[in-house]
Amino acid sequence: MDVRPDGQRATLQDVADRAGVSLATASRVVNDGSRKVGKDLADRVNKAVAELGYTANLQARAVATGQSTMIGVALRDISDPYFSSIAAGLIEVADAGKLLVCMTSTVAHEDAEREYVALMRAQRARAVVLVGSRSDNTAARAALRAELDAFTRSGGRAACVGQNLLGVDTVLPENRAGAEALARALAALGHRRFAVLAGPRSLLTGQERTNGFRDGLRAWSVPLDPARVVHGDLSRDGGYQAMSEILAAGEPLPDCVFAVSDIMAVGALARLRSAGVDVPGDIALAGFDDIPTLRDVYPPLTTVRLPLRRLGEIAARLVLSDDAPQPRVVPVPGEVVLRDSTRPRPPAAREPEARPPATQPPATQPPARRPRG
Amino acid sequence: MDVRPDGQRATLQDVADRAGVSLATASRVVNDGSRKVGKDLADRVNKAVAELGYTANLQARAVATGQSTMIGVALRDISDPYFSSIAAGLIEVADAGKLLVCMTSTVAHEDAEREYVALMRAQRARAVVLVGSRSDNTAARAALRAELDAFTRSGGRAACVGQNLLGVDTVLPENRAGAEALARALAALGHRRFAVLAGPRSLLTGQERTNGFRDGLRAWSVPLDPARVVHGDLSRDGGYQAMSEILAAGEPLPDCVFAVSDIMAVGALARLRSAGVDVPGDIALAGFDDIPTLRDVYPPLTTVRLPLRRLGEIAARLVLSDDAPQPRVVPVPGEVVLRDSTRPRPPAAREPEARPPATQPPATQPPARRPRG
DNA sequence: TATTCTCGGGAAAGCCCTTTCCAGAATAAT
DNA sequence: ATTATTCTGGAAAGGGCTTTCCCGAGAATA
Repeated sequence: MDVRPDGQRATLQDVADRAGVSLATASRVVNDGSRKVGKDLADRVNKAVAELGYTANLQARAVATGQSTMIGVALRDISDPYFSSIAAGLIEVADAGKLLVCMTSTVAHEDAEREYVALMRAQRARAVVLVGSRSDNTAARAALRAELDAFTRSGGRAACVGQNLLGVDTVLPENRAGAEALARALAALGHRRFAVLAGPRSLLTGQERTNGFRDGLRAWSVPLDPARVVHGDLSRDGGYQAMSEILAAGEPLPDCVFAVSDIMAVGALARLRSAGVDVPGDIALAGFDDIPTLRDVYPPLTTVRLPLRRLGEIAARLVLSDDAPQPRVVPVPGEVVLRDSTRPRPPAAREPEARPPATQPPATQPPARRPRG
Repeated sequence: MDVRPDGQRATLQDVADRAGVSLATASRVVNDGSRKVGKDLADRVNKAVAELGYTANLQARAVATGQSTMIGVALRDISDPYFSSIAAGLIEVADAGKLLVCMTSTVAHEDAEREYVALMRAQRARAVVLVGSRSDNTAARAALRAELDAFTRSGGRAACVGQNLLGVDTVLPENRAGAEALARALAALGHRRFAVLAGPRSLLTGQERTNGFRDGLRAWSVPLDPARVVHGDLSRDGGYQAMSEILAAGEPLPDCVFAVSDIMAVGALARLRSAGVDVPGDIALAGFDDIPTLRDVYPPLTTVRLPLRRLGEIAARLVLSDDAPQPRVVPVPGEVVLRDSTRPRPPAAREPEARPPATQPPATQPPARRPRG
């Protein structure tokens, strides 16, 4: 194979020469299907291909045909299990469709997503998928929208996982509804004094989850003290730090802490443990996402399960289906999963004014289950 | 922008036409640097570029120049934090070098890696990185080597993270030495009866870690009962399952269980917990990798820390440096991290024949530290 | 037998760029 | 003033592929 004297890669012309056929014929054999080629000539071409170790140059093919097989994926942080799970779903579907997935981590700066879309436009990528919460930086968002617009206008497909703010196909995790259901479930367990570890101030996902949680409490007429909503990085250390602030605020401690992501919840758990506060004995703790890798932390974490792989799969499918040029939105509900980190609060400890919601009976809550004992 | 009547993407010829210059001049302006162009003409070209929203077709450029900016990465399972951490390191370095990272998950079948390398060859990728343990399927390995050979022979660079068996640049996590050091440390803590959750039978990383562990024990003249080495999938469920087998084998339980990966260890921990076996009270448990996401499991897991991000960074740098065409090997040591999951075994419980190694004093062990209190 | 169809093959135009080569102008050196 | 040296710009030849268009030969139809 690859017997060209100059050590260079064999070209289709080499194949054609060696087989004694024209370039056109060689091409037709290699892309078999486009048009028929006589058996004997085809055999000669295949022989030449094998002998030269020829592989078609996909870049050149893409230039010639004007269509690419690349799909670009930008996510905030590939090492975060939330994103890597979504990426896994995306890759699976894309691989099945014989597409090439290009990936970047946009941790760096706000503009990274826009730059990546521009790069994908230059690469003539078939599609681009943006994964992760939007921020409330509207200027950056406008720039991103413009870039996505240019991308789609030149024939590319675009989708995002997160908020529906970019004018493209969107997979929409129901952060607000999930957090609301969680709040109701926690209130139903008897918890009354809550704190929220809310993620970065500018990130919409954190805002949605916080607001949804507040709404859920409101249904039970349980207030959420704004002073007990502390912001922090959406990471283990962010959760640790935010929990520290709650502890530093002094007595009385909340009954229950809601961290807007499991990762933060784990950081909070570590902080509580180091302070000698027992979970769930002294304080209940809940997260969001149901990160698979964290299903075995102790105590098992109450959370809102999102089908992360599916988010990626859906996004990939949206972007690969060639129908429906107009932006579609696919909401994906979360499911409250009650585990041991939020045991029912013993009635003795409850405050007198606790009462179930009047307007909306608890029966409207999404089903809550306790998997894995 | 993009004002071409047919809605198609603007081409460099369009730019040249609109600016009233030749294609060559337009090209020179766009790739500024190759050759000087008069100020006025350059301005006209830039104006046309802006008006048309022109973006160079990178595929065509790659065909013309014969060099690509793509680097392919194949890893077993992107949703596994071990791999996603490595991927993060890779992406960071590649992004800094303005390279496009294409990624795939090769969970599916043994041949997936080979196919991906072939695909990268077809794409004329600049480099390819294979991340993950080799298996002992030598036939598949030979095929993979042949494909890598074809890839490098046609000018691509290749590297792998794992075993040095592919004849390409290799980042070599010191599985054996790490496991050996871990075994010594555990023996020094007083443990004598060990079990190993060894991962899939065919995966070399699991084999190396198991063998290294056995060696370490041998230094303390502690035997490892082959019946207590059970194989299982390199996953949470695999660890759970394997631990079940150990428990099913009946009394006496081992003092200490070594799972060849943290993920398996967590599964084992869940199994022990559900059986009412206390860790570390009744049994000690250790893992390998020191997955960041699992640093906060309870009890904190003794493990061998690998600098996962760095593995990816090193691999990326190997593949991007243009010197040294011959395959290089970069060994990366692990560091034993003793945490609470393996408390010292109380002397009362120790068996009489316990004794420190005669030939190699424990002082030769790598430094063991307990971070995070 | 004459006429129309396939059918298999090649020449060549195209895809969108880069880069070499060449020509003319402007500047420098003698 | 003449030659030699830059500079600038354009024409055109690539790069490696697909695909249209055309042509001759054999098959099918009348």
